[in-house]
Amino acid sequence: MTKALSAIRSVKGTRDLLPSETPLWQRVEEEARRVFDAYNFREIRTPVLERTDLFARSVGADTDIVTKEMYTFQDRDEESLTLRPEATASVVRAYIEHRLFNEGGVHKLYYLGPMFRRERPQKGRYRQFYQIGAEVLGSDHPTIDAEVLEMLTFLLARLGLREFSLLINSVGCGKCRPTYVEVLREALQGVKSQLCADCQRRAETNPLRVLDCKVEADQAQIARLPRIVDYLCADCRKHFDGVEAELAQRGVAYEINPRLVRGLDYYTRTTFEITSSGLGAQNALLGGGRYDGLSEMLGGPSSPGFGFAIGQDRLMLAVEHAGNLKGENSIAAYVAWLGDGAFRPAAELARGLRQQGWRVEIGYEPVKLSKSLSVANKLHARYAIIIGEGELASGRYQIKDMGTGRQEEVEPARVPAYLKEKLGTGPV
RNA sequence: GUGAGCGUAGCUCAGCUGGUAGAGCUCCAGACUGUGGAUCUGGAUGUCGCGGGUUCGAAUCCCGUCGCUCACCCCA
Repeated sequence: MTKALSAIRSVKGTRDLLPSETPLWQRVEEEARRVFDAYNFREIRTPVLERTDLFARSVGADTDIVTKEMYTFQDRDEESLTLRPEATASVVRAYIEHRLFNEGGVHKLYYLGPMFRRERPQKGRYRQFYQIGAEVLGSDHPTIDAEVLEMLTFLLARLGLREFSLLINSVGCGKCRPTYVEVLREALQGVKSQLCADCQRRAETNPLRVLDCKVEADQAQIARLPRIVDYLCADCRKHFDGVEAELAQRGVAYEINPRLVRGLDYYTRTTFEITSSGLGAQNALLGGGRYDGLSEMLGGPSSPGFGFAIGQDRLMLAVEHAGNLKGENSIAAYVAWLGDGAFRPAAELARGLRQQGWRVEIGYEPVKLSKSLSVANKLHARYAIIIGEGELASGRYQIKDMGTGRQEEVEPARVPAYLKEKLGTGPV
């Protein structure tokens, strides 16, 4: 690594997920797919690259994401393209572009993949980060909100996570939110001088953000500010009550947090977030909400939607912290052969096992048996299959259980059946 | 974009108020020429992030620079 030419390194905020960690990522992704599938969500894959305008119009031209965090460039034909900072806009774009709404009913879609935001990296935050998300398009019924939240808590439970809290709120709609913002702005004028410098600034630029302040000294004042849930219009009120009732029916534990404000412009009514401990300052594991006006903002028909995005990088931190789920890093068998005559039969055995789906490794060079077993041990092999002159002569291979150290003799043809019996139905 | 901390072996780090590098782990080999994980013995690897300055002498002090980390902002 230390040569005259400095080695090229990965781009700031991006990282390599090495084989030591990908098994756990795969486990988490499998679990998510399984749960989404059970709730009848179908996968959608959209491009990583989109027209810049898509995000300006959906996420909001004045948001931090659009004003300073996007990876945007001019394509050769001078079109402005952007590496997606999130996927909801893309999913809705695809929904409109392919006229999925004409099929009637509700569309339940999920996705997973990398997103890009040019922020300063820190714990749980990267410039290329991964999201697992889902969207329900075509209905504004509160049951949808509740069902998705139920699904999320189920998924987290499946991942062995216990310490998390579901926070929900309603941010109203285009009718009632402006009224609230005015009320809030006025209330802030009265107490502004007692708040932190950041909040004094936010009181002018983005009053809703004050609610999200984490400065301890400000909390007392913030707690006394007007709450948006008290200013909802009749329709929004009814919707929020419906969500609450459904959550209660389903036994989903939640907490109303009137200060939960999401940063993307397209949210309406229900917003939510699940936080977890052990994630550093970025304690939001996932977030989402309703976006009933997004389709129209993107030039589609009026079509309500509800969705969420899980920060997979943060989810992985939480899963590791909980320690209840682990990735598979063992192999079923290591074929240890010794003596030139043993290689051919050993390779044949390995080929047979592999083609039946067993994860198998075999040494490529003649080495001492102790070395082979040492390698088998390092690879976390469940069994070592020993093939040498004696075994070839007797027609029975030694199969050593690497956990107990016990050995049995097994005829070559019976090895697959032996592994199946010992390791269960499926290949490792 | 702002702030703070840190950059010494593959990894985790030690190296006091300057005298030109060490430990543990890992790795390799052997003890044990057909039996791993334990133990013991031996061995390998560093432009001490980079550049400059102070000094007889710098890993150590100073300046700059790059990188990483954490936090702010904001979000997943």
